[in-house]
Amino acid sequence: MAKITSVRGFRDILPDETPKWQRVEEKVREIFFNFGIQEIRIPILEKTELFKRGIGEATDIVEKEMYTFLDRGNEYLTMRPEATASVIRAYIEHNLYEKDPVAKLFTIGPMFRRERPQKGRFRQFHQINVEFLGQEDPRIDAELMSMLMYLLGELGLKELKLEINSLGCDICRPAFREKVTGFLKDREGKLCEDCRRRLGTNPLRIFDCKNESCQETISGAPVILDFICGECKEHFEKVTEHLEILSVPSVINRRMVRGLDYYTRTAFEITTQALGAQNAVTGGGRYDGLVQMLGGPAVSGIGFAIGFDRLISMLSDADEESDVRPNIFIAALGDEAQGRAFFICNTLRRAGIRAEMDFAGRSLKSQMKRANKLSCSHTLIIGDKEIDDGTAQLRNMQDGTQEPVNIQDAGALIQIVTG
RNA sequence: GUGGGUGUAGCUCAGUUGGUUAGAGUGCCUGGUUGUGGCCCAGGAGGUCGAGGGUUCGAGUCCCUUCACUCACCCCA
Repeated sequence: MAKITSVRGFRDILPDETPKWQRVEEKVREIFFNFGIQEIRIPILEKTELFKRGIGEATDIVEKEMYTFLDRGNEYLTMRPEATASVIRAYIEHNLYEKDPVAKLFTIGPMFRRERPQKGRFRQFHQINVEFLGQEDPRIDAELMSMLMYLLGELGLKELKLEINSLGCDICRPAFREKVTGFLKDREGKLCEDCRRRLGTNPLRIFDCKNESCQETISGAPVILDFICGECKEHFEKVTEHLEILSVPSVINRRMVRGLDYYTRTAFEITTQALGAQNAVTGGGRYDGLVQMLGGPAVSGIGFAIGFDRLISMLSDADEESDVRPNIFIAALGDEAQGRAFFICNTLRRAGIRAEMDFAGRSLKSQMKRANKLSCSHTLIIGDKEIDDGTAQLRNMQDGTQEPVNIQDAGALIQIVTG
C-alpha cells in the first residue's frame, strides 16, 4: 500500500520537539497572567465575510491565500488566516464590552494561509495572539510592546530589533495616500511590475518593495510621519516617550507599512537575523476602527501576533533541561513476575510516579538497557526469587546500589523512589 | 504564481569514466553472564536508490517527464 503523506505545508510536530512548544507556552501563559491578559479560544472556521471585511478585500491574504470553500449549507467558510478578526468577532458577538469596557485577551493556535512553503513559512502555522481592547492611551501601546520584548527576552531570544512607525488614522491617511500616489504616478516608469500594480491597489506597500530601482524612487517620496495629523503625531510621540521610560530599545522605521488594512497609528514589527528571509517574529499594531467595521461599538484596539513556529526555530536545543522527576522501570522475569509488575506499575502511576515496564518478556539485560535509555532513576527487579520471599530488588540507576523492598508495601517503595 | 537546489536504510550521508550481491556512521533487535544498564566487541533485521518512461548487453549513475522536499522572489507571523 502506498503511504499517505501530510498535506503540503502542513507538518507534524514530533515528540522530540513538543517539550519545547510546551515550555514556551507555559512561560507565555505565566507572563500573560501577570499582565492581566485572559485566554480566549476561538474557532478555526469562520464565515468568509469576516476576513473580507476585517483584513481587507485588496490584501494578499484575502485575495489569494485563504482556504475558502463552499460548505454543504451553501455558505462560504474560511479557515482563519489570522486571529484578530475572530477575537473581535467574539468580543462583539458576546457583548464583552458591556461587561467590561477594557479587555485584554490572548489566544494560541494554528492559522492557515495557502502560500508557497519555505523556511519559517508553512501553510498551517501557529500564532500567539494578544489583543488589548478599549484603551486608546499611547501608554498602552508602549506597555504592549514592552511586554512583548520582555517576553521574547525571557524565552532566550537575542538580538531582536523592534521597529515602529505610525500609519496615521482615517483622517490623515487618505490625504497622504493621495500624495504618494501622485508622486509615484509621475515616476511610474521606474517602478517594477508589481509596484505598478500596487499603485492602483495599495500604494503604501511600495515602501516595502525590495527592488532597488523602486527603493531609489520611493526614497524621495513623502513619508507618512511627516503627514500625520496633530493627534496622531502626539500619540506617536507619547508612544516613543513611554518606550524610553520602560527602557525598551526601538528604532523608527519611517517606511514600514503593514499588509493588513485595519492597522491605524502605531505599527510595529520585531525582526531577527536568525530566521533567514522570513525574519519577522512578531508584527502588530493599533486598529482603532476595526471593532466598528465589524459591527461593534467604537472601541479602539491594539494587538500583535508572534510567529510561534519561527520563535521555536530560534530556540537552541541545548537549553532544554531534561526532566528530573522520579522515574522507575519495572523489570520482570517470568509470567508471574510480569503479572505482579503490571499491578505495581499501574499503582505507582496512580500515586504520581512515572513508571514503565516491558511486556515482551525480554531478558533482564535488555530490560535494563531500556531502563537506561528511558533515563530512569530506579529499576525495580522482580523474578521468581522475589516472588518467593515477597521482596524485589530496587536498583538506583545513578550509583548502581541495590536494596530489597517489600513488594506488598507500595508506600515504602514510593518513599524510596521519591527520595 | 515564478526561479534555483536536492531526492540512496528509521536518521545523517558515501557511492569513481555506466559494470556483477548498493555501502558507512548512527538508531533498532540479539548475543558476549543461569538474573543486572551506560563503555567495548560480535552478529542480525532494515533499501521498489522519490515515481514513470527512454538510451544501453548492462542505469543509483546518462536523457526526458512527473512528484515531493528545500531555499529565494512575492507576502507575512
